[in-house]
Amino acid sequence: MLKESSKVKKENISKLMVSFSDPFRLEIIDLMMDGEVCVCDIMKLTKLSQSRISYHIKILKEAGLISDRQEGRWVYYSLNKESLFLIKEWITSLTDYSSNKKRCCE
Amino acid sequence: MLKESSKVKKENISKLMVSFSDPFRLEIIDLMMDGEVCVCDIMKLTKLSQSRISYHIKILKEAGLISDRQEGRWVYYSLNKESLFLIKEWITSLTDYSSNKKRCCE
DNA sequence: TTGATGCATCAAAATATTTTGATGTATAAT
DNA sequence: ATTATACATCAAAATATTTTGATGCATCAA
Repeated sequence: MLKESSKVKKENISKLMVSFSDPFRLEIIDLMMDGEVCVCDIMKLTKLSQSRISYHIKILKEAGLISDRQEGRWVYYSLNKESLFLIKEWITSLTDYSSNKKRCCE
Repeated sequence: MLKESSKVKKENISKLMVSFSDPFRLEIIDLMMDGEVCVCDIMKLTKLSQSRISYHIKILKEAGLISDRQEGRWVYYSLNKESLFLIKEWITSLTDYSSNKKRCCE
């Protein structure tokens, strides 16, 4: 039960980490620090092509890192704070380890 | 000056994120939660081949996520807490944005 | 000094991700 | 109705990452 839920969490983390692993996605994420942006904003600010941006947006969305909101012809994207907290929690759990040195291979 | 140092930081973050982006590396990282491990430990615990593990270890090391310590024939690897804090800081900076909605494309 | 162990490194093959350019769909303006 | 805008999606090509199996290099034990 507990193990099951932690497995789900791990897969979430994995997808989130992959979504962070491209420099252009990091750029896009950075743009979202100040609030919502649409694809056309990103185009102007990064000089990436439209389909290329859509591709990266899709990865971010499927990882659960960003949310979208349509308004007429525009789609506004913004960071999903819950996901960011999830990652922070996971990283915190890594730093919490007890640094007791173990003997190797026994 | 400030901009320069934040650029360096961004590249660090980028490499760290890439190092997190593989499921087998996440597994290896997880094993290091409880302290130091050597390649032979990882081999036993994950059933990955030796060279495969060495490859992933190299990525983690070059990203600055792990440190190594040789002792005789064994090399012990452990998580680098500083890097973990760096990531946490960066993610925190993302969640700190003011969610004021902007008009698009103007 | 010979042989075994623990790990790194390498080149080739396998696989995955990213980019590009074209096309599609919905909304909105004329 | 027609046209333009904002964005998504697709297949093919380009590129990057990962895996494999072989080989190399220390360290250690016999």
